Amino acid sequence: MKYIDKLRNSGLRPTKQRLLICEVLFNNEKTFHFTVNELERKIKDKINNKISLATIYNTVHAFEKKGYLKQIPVNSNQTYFDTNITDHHHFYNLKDGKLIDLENSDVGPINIKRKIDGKKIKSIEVLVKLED
Amino acid sequence: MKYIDKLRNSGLRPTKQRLLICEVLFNNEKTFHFTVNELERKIKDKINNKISLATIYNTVHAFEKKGYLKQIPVNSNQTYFDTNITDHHHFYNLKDGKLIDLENSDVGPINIKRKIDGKKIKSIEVLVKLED
DNA sequence: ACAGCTATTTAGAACCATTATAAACTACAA
DNA sequence: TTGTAGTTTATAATGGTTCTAAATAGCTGT
Repeated sequence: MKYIDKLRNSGLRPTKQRLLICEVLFNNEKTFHFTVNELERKIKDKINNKISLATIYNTVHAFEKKGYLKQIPVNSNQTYFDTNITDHHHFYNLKDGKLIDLENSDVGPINIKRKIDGKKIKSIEVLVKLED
Repeated sequence: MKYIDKLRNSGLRPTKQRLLICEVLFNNEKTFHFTVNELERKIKDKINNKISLATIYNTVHAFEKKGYLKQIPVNSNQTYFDTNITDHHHFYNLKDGKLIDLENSDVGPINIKRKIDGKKIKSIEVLVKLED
């Protein structure tokens, strides 16, 4: 199966639940943004027997740690995740809380001129807030 | 008094509580980042009689709406605010969750090439995550 | 200064996303 | 097949934030 090796190679056992979540998250034409609640709904739509909410949280966090998902830095009462793990940025529509991908090429190179001793840059994320 | 007019001009009544919170937030050499919990502690340190947590939340949100504070887009279980309301960005130290200001001049101009119909850009915020 | 009105404060309850718990289950190596 | 460590699960607990409704305080007109 498509995702069994991916999981095994990450040291994650390919359980039924994880494989199903992989299907929902990664077997799509396009990447997308989601909250855990939205993901839970998607999973319920896909199957009849449900996956425990705790498992969904565990899996999402495991996948994030392995780099298969990214958290999006936005102030919201819920945490937003992104299946697009390439370097990119986001529009954030303040009116409805929706996120839109901004390709790196739409932003141009960002040059951080200041350095912090003993630290290295892990990521640079731009959030562009939109209003009417 | 220093902050009475500021509040009145914003349509906010200059109550004892709001004036005290102004002192704590705005009467400093340097701007700073804070969570509501940290602000509550600062207020307690400053006076003996306490301000209700609900009032602190109300006030922080009122100040944010008026543009006297900014929320910082970071994924954390608490909301971070900034008394520095100029255009600027942040380093985010993943190890300890601390934020460091990045002046606009340290980042250089950011040119968002893509437009969204009917929307205008309210702010552009860059978060630079740091690791060891 | 006072009355009356509305904004504000307050303690505590409610809310709700997330995390912890601990028992049942399962993948997998030996 | 069997032991064991990893995983799932329902449910409880946690904790930041918001809500509620009653008490209080600022403000305007008289």
